[in-house]
Amino acid sequence: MVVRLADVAREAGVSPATASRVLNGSSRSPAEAIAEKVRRAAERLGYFPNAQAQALARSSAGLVGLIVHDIADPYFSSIAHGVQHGLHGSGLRVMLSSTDRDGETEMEAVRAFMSYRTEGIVLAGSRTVDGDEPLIAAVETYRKNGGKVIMIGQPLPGTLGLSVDNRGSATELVRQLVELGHRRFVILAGDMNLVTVKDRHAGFIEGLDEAGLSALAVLPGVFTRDGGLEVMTEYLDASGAEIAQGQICVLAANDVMALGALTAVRRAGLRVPQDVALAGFDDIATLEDMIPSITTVQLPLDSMGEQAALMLLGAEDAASVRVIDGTPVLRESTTFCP
Amino acid sequence: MVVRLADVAREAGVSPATASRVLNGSSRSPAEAIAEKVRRAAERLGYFPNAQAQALARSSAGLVGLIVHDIADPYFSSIAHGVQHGLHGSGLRVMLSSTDRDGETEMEAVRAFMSYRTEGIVLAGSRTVDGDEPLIAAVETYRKNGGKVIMIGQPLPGTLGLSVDNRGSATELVRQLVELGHRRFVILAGDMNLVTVKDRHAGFIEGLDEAGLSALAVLPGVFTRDGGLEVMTEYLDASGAEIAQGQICVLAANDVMALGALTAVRRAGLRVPQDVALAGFDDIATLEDMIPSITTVQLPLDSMGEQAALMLLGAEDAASVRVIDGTPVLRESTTFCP
DNA sequence: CTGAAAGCGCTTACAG
DNA sequence: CTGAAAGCGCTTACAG
Repeated sequence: MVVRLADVAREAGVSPATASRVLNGSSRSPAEAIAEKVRRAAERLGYFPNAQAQALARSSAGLVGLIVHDIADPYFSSIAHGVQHGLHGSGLRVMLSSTDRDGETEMEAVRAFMSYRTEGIVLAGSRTVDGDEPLIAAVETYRKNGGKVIMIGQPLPGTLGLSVDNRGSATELVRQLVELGHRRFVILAGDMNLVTVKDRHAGFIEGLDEAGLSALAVLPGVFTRDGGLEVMTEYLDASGAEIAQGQICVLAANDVMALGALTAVRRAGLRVPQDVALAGFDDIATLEDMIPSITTVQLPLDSMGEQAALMLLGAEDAASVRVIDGTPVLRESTTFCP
Repeated sequence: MVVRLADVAREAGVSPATASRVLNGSSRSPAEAIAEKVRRAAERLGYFPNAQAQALARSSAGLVGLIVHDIADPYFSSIAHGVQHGLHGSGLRVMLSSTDRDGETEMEAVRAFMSYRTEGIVLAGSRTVDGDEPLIAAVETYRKNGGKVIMIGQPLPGTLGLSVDNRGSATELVRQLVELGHRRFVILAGDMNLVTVKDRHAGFIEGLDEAGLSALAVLPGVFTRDGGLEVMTEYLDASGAEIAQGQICVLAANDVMALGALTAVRRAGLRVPQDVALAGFDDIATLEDMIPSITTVQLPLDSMGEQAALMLLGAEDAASVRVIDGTPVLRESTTFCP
């Protein structure tokens, strides 16, 4: 049914070896006349090389794996875009796994990427404070079998990757907010089992400490838009007195939570920033069209994806970790209203 | 280096055939005692099947291809999420290609997916009014070689897919806006070379016709957030007189353009909806947290991705096209202010 | 139930 | 420069 290299070779009157050499960039290329015959035959027959057979013969599949928590989350989709961009022209194809933050699915993805003999894996998304052992073990096995692992967020010791300075950036954000005049902070923390959340939280606390302040409340919850909405709604319901005393400033662990919180504040009939100031984290693309504009810590998401791709392509097999600093960007949502 | 099935077989003292049968679900399973020996050996050695070799032997790769215009665009990332969800548990892996709307990149993706012998391709994103021939030819070739093609948007005749009723939904949106009292419409069209844009535009016009109206202006541009920002900014600069005469209603060809336009309006010092009412199309996730909330035509993006995946998994090889209707959702951004 | 052998479609030393 | 042959790591009729 489907045409094979052997068919092309026969049609062109050459051996499969020769056909292979002209069709797939070999250093030793046959005479131009022959080559042309082969190309024509391939064209005429509609030949497409079987990548699986090539992978097996070359023992290299031309594939890289990309694991993200949730491809619909703008944080991850921006990174994914950057990865694609960085890989463009390399001849490598990406296999995607969006795990919905399910550990078992994540493991399956690593196993599959191992089976498909991907050249490397880009693993985006926070590690958890505990319970990552199985994943880490799988990743270790993968590396021992010759695969490259690029982690975005918290690279494992000895791995390549991008280490986001969540803690330092969070501290810096708080410093700037304090300088603006804010004193009454509420931390919308998200899932404290995520290392990213833990680090950002620690950074917030450190910033508060420096100013001799402590948080009015620390609200754990789910690390999503709906999580932000829900937790903020509950807080507002329970803390009318607190709010009545004057403007508070909510520090959300990421932008999507901040957006959920924004809606919660609004539904409660309160104003941002006059009643509730609000800051997020990540600077996802949609933030720029929000009214009011939302304060956040900017992370170069697209570029991070691209850097990860380039590390994968690069020759550096030594463990090398690049630190990514976040940049606080103060916008309307945290205007201080005494 | 890496352990093969033959190694496991030797370690377990059985033949490769037997090892294959116990490790990879065959109908005829060996005796439990033997099976257990094999499993143990595999475990001990850290065996991972070589998916490439399996694909070659089975002539089935367990892969599906997903082509989107821009994975960072929430429209496509939602669809991608749905596809992943729909495929979960099927054992199929997805290869992703985000093409940045480049025809050549799109072609490369189809060719690659052909080479990798993917079982099917989900192709999301609008076809263009002209110049799609090469892509269509490639897709045809793919189908002739036994691949399934699921198109989201405008399925090719004879293909499986989801046909979005862009035109009808657009007309319905205009009807409802007219009923609200709007009469002065501006169409923010986007790239008129995209079939989706053309259809939505035709639907808008039809709705206006029905009411005996015609658009104040039809503004072509780029089908992105920045496109919306730019085109709207230019229009506002040039049309102060128009605006001064009373509220206009901007119909954007999609949500990201509407968001860009929103920011343009705001930068011009005008109010939404009092000066400029605004409607988008798609109902991307971030819309729900906008202030004011944005009127749009809701499309079940995640579900569309999932349905596409299920069509791919399904047995239907007959061409079957499901029509997806959009639902106008009127929100604050189009409140009529006489 | 188990194994020997052929085959999946390529690539690539090795000869010529 | 070109080809015959072995090999990549599995699966699966076909025998036994």
